[in-house]
Amino acid sequence: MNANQASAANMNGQSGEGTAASAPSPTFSPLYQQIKGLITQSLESGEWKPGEIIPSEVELAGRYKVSQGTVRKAIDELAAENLLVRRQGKGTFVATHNEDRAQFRFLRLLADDGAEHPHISKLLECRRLRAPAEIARQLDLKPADPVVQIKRLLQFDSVTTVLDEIWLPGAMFRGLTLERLNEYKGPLYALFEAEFGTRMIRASEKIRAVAAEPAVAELLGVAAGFPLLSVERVSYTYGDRPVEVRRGWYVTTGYYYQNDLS
Amino acid sequence: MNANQASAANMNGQSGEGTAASAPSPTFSPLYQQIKGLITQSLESGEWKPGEIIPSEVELAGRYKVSQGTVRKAIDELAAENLLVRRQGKGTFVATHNEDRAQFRFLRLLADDGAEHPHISKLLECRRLRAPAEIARQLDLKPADPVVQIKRLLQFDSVTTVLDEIWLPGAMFRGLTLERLNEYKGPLYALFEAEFGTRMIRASEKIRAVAAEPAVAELLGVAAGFPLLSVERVSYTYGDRPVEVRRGWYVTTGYYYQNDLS
DNA sequence: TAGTGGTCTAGACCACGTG
DNA sequence: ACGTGGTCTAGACCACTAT
Repeated sequence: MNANQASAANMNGQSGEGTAASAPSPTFSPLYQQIKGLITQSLESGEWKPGEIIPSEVELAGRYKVSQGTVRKAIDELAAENLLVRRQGKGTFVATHNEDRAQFRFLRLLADDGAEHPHISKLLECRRLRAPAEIARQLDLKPADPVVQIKRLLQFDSVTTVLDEIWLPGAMFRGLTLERLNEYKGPLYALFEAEFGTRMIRASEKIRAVAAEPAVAELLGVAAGFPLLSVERVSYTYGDRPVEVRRGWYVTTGYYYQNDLS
Repeated sequence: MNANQASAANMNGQSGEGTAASAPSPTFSPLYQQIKGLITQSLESGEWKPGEIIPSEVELAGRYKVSQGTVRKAIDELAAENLLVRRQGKGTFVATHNEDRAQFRFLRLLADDGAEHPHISKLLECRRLRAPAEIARQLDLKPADPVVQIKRLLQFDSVTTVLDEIWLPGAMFRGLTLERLNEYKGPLYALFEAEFGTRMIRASEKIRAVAAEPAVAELLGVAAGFPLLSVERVSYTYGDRPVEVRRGWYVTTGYYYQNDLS
């Protein structure tokens, strides 16, 4: 579907032989960046859905009227950004939150021995309300716009370890109910991606150590005042649009937050 | 210096026309990976020192007897790993811990308003002792091998915010004294790099929330039991050899640890 | 003007996965 | 055997920096 969105290419004069002309464009954008943009559009529009294969490099090169090498460089960057996944001999696929390591990418909690333990989610509530000022600001909404609030606990080895408080734009997540959440097995982000077409691309976290407030302490089964890791995350989708605010409290006895500086 | 370390290249048969022969090598390593290895060797051996310019791509291509494109791909990866820095029109340079953003790369503490504030270091002590078992294990030393231990405080806006306890291999850091540390202005890693030829390439951190122990609390000017961010870092140099263990306690009131998941 | 990194192309061959 | 991504080459031209 969608016959011809091709060839917004070759806007800067350099084609191998001599297309000549075209001013040295004061705002220079490499061809492969333009191709990258076109591919991103197709991802965002849903032309290629998560888990699906995208056209081969030669096919895309034909569609965009550029060389394979140029398409290649565009895909290289998108793969580095975790939007695409290359598989030699098979093809290039749209990334998914269902992949093995995608889980750990957004929840970097490891046991003291360094092992990555599985966890289960206990949903506490899911309700719709008007966005508090701070949440509205972070989600780039107007104050009092509708939002969905989810509360849940995560248990590692049957030990309650994480309390999450999640806010989502109400308009983008219609029909999201506690039942719906309970039915679904697997990562939240996989559900968001599959059911609401919203894919988290990147996230930014602010991490602090805080004393557990009574309400939080009780849910986590620790004493009030117990030191907790406070993780405030804002997640972004295509176009760097914020679509989730998540406030987490982690009990870091027996588990730690793993971070690699590279 | 060092005339001919060239052309460990072309071990796999693919040269454009027809060099023929050479078995489909069961252990296949791309040419550009081999070049990357050779460049890394030159960095490690000190042939090109931090801050210096390395030979141009065409020059390296000539030295290694490969095409410029192959050298280019090798350098691309090294630049992505922060070992090299490319500057269009000027050349490619060996990365340094003195660059503007290099600081934030290893100390991601921001003020509540998101601003990156400067800090000053107050050195408490620097002594040599035998490695405790745990430190020896992490530094890949034998138990009771000599190590250097440094303690220091970091103040942000005149507020004591961080206590660091640093362990280094004694053999690698001879002549490192409190005086030496006090003389030096700037990041520790810059000193290590300039004075001891040890460059930190990457680091891995384990982050927890802990209650301040009395001794730590006093140094940081908080009450005992106050929630602190515990950051246990192991830093690695070339060849993924561990060369520093750093245990930090951060007061996260007014400041937070910034982390980006991408 | 000359040199460096950055982009783009076209074509060849290799390694991997599937028929 | 075929198609896909992965590597390598050679050559052209562009953008930036210095002289």
